[in-house]
Amino acid sequence: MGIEERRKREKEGRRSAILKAARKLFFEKGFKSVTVAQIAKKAELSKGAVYLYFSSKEEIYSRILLFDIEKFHERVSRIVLKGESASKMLENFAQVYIDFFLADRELFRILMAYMVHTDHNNLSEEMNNCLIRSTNKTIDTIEDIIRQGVASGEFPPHTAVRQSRNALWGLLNGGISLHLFTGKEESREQMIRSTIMTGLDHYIHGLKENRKPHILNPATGLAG
Amino acid sequence: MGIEERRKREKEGRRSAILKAARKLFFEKGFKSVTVAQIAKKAELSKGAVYLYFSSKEEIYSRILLFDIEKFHERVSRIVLKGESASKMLENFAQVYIDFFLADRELFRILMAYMVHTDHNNLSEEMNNCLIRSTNKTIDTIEDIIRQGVASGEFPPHTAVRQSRNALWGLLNGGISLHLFTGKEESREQMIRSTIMTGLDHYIHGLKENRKPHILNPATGLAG
DNA sequence: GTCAAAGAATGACCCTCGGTCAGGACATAT
DNA sequence: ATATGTCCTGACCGAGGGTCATTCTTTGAC
Repeated sequence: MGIEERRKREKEGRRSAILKAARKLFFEKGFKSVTVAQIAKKAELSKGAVYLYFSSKEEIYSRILLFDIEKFHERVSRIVLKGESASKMLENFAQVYIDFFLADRELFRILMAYMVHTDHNNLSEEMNNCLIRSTNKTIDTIEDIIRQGVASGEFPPHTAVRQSRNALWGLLNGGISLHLFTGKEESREQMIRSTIMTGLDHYIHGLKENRKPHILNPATGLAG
Repeated sequence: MGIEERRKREKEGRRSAILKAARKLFFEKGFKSVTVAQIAKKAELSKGAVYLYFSSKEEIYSRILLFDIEKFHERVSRIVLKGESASKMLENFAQVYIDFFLADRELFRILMAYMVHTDHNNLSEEMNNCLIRSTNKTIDTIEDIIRQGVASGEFPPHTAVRQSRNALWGLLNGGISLHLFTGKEESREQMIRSTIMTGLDHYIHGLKENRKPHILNPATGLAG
């Protein structure tokens, strides 16, 4: 019976080799610039073999992203929920978020690009849904924390959970994406951290102060 | 002398025809799915002719985006600066931003994708810079408004202009990008508007309340 | 009207690259 | 030794971006 197991191990090994090679190349040169032949060569396989393990170039890419997102969620769930208050948890969450993506700008850029992209022609419905669901976990976590805050009385009972969640998510992502468009210098990192944490602080302060969400006049689209 | 001018006009006409055809196709099917042959056909030209007017498929795309960004800035500068206070101007700005991009989700998605993308292989340095500069105008506008607020005493003198600018930009973009990942229903639009306007309100409130920006401890990365 | 020069447009062609598949190499089983 | 898998290979295909020799059109001098 050892033979079959060895085979399985070897197969898994090849799979990993492909992913490892692909990851390096993708993060170095971007999706489009990397050819499957290059991936194959780096993994010491033929092009055909790559297609024994993955059904398309895009699938390889997606698997890598999925892996990283999961890694992120794992880290979040380990750290975030130790806060003694909802505010503290949000702060922790932001901290983890920032740490994670500042450590790997490229990953954030890629995830963002992926989410925003429309051309997922070669990706199975299932794989696509998987990625979407995984991405949404981030948003759901924020929502959970806010809900806890409302439940514990830290945030007012009429808090607009969805809206707050959305705004905070925007704050986080916006802050980090800004990092992409400015220089790479170390000093920027402090700026980004500070931007997001200040924004968060302002927002939470607003929440606690019981400021009602804007209700917009549907006719004019203006607050009123 | 009329001949040369007529030629110029005709050339300009062809150019426009290509852009118009390309715009329709790109927004319908996405960058990758559209072929240059399709653009040529729709513009009633041969493929070769398209390359007389543009140097690459990517350049066509970029021209279209550039045009739209400029249109956006025009609208912003016309409306935003009529606010009687910095807060009001920020609100106006957000309103224009939301209107513009909710009216054309696809445009926002495309711009975002473009900014985040790394594979601009076929684009001239100059064209790329042009797009970056144009995109940055949005951020600069926010900064201007905040500066005015500080100058007029509406915001406290030690306001961290860059940070606030970044956070607000993040809030705006994050809010709208969220819209991309949720459904298309009308009702969502109100949600997005409300999310952003509330976030803005909270943030401005925080600003006015004189809350100092977080200074982060470089060692721990935590506020302190 | 004729014709040469300039300008504009064409589409056959080239090349790269994602993806396929007939066939080979090697291990295992009998 | 032979049969049966399993795994891998690389020549091949088709799609699509980009090129360029050729052809068509316009123009203005004679």
